[in-house]
Amino acid sequence: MTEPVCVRFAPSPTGHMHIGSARTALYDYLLARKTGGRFILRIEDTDQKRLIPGAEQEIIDGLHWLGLDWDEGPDKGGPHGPYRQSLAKEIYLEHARQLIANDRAYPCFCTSERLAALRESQRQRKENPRYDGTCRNLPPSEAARRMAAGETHVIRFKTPKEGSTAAVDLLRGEIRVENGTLDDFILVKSDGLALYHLAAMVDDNRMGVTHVLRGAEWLSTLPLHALVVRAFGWREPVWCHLSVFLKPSGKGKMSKRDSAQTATEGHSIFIRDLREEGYLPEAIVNWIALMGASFDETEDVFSLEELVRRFDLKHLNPSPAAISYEKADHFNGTHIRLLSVEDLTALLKPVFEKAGYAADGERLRKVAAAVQVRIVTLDDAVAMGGFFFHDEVHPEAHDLVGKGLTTAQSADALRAARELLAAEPEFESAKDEAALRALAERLGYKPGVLFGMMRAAITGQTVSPPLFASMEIIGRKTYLARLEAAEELLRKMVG
RNA sequence: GCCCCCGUUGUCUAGCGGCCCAGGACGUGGCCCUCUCAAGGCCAAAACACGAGUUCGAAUCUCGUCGGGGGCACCA
Repeated sequence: MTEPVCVRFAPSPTGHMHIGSARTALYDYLLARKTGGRFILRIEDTDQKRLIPGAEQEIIDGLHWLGLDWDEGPDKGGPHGPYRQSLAKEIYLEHARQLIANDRAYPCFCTSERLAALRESQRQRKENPRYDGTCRNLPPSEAARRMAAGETHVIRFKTPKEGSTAAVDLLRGEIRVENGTLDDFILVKSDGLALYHLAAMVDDNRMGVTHVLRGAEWLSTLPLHALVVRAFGWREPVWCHLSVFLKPSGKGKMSKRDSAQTATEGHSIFIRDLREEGYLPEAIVNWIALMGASFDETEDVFSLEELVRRFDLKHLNPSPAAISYEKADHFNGTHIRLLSVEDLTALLKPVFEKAGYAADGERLRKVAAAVQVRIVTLDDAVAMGGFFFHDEVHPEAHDLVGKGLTTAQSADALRAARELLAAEPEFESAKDEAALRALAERLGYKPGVLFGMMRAAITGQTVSPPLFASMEIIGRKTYLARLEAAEELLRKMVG
């Protein structure tokens, strides 16, 4: 059995929570629960300019919706606070000072204008944009004097110029880079707030994080982070970089802009949209868990509990994965079918209400059962079963005309069916289906042709739950009325 | 441009030197079931990027090539 780990999910509240970060959080959760370890939620809000109001709450809501919970976080406290980086400014500053004292970092007084100009000229000379080291070798006394004088400055890491740095990624093995290609990256901004490179390392250490799960876009900065951790003399966490999610086309990383486009095309990468569209949290969990991983040779439908049982970082795949909405739909349909009718009924109630239908208990239960195997999202239930709650239905005239029949013949058939049903008490499919089939035969039509006309008349749709089950649900009075209305419509057309 | 990573069917993947003329799933096509649509069942097409090695033997190891992706901010 594995040792208990400590993991953290550390999103920055700068936008909607998407499936990429949801998957990172999921894996954090699975690893923590699997090993009996700790799962921390930490908000990385050091970039005050990019903050979006409400984003933090959306993250918390999204995680809860997915069924994930954590042991420590800004909302529930814990022994390692603060869990919001904007509140830990002093802590980072102290660590930065410590690095300066040890000659592993230095204050840099260059203005961002100068740096921008520097980058520009480097680009024109086709050189790699990099800090030129102007302040790197300032005499310590001068640096201290200028800092004390309150001169605006950032703090940079003193990256070694010789040799190479290697760090181990769990999924890929050793990642090694020449130190000469590394920059003297900034640790603390001129406003005194730390950047990710410092803040995350400090927090991971003070929170006792043993395993860092993060997106593969961090892979190229891994050596930097290893250097920072080592400069402090801390033990390194296990680094595990998760594969990036690619657009469905497989061309390029899923970005905010693309997501806006896919949203207009009916699919979104944002958790709250998926929720709004009628996706089940267990389906989304199942879907994202399997993007870039596999937990069984032949099975692929798993509950959260089952995922906890099976989870192992060894099952993760390092290569980029194109997201597939077809698969999301498949999992959603599968999980809807896995629901008990009671649970589906409860889930469908607000969906019908949102569509303007007052869906009552027993009737809704029957509708849920009728609709269960033929919806992909909860919202589909409205299109499939809305007619159960309408007062009237408005079928297309041409759908009321049986295949190969004239309008008059169709009206006659509808009347015959209505009269047959009117002679009976409440509809019983076992008995009345046979009668209707006999009627079709007597009329010389295939049963399906008659049923098709009746379906259009009663449901107003060409696609619906089974006709007879629908009739039982909707009731004698209603189906007789709709049959009659349909017949009238056809008579009017005949003239 | 520089640095890093990845490379099994259209897509997500299993595979970690012989069990593989490559398994599962989505999607696609066909059949069955059937009052429509689904669901379900059965079947089919579909892949080891390429080239050199290493080895008795390679999808599995090495190198190169070619593809793809990521990163190069006082963002995370």
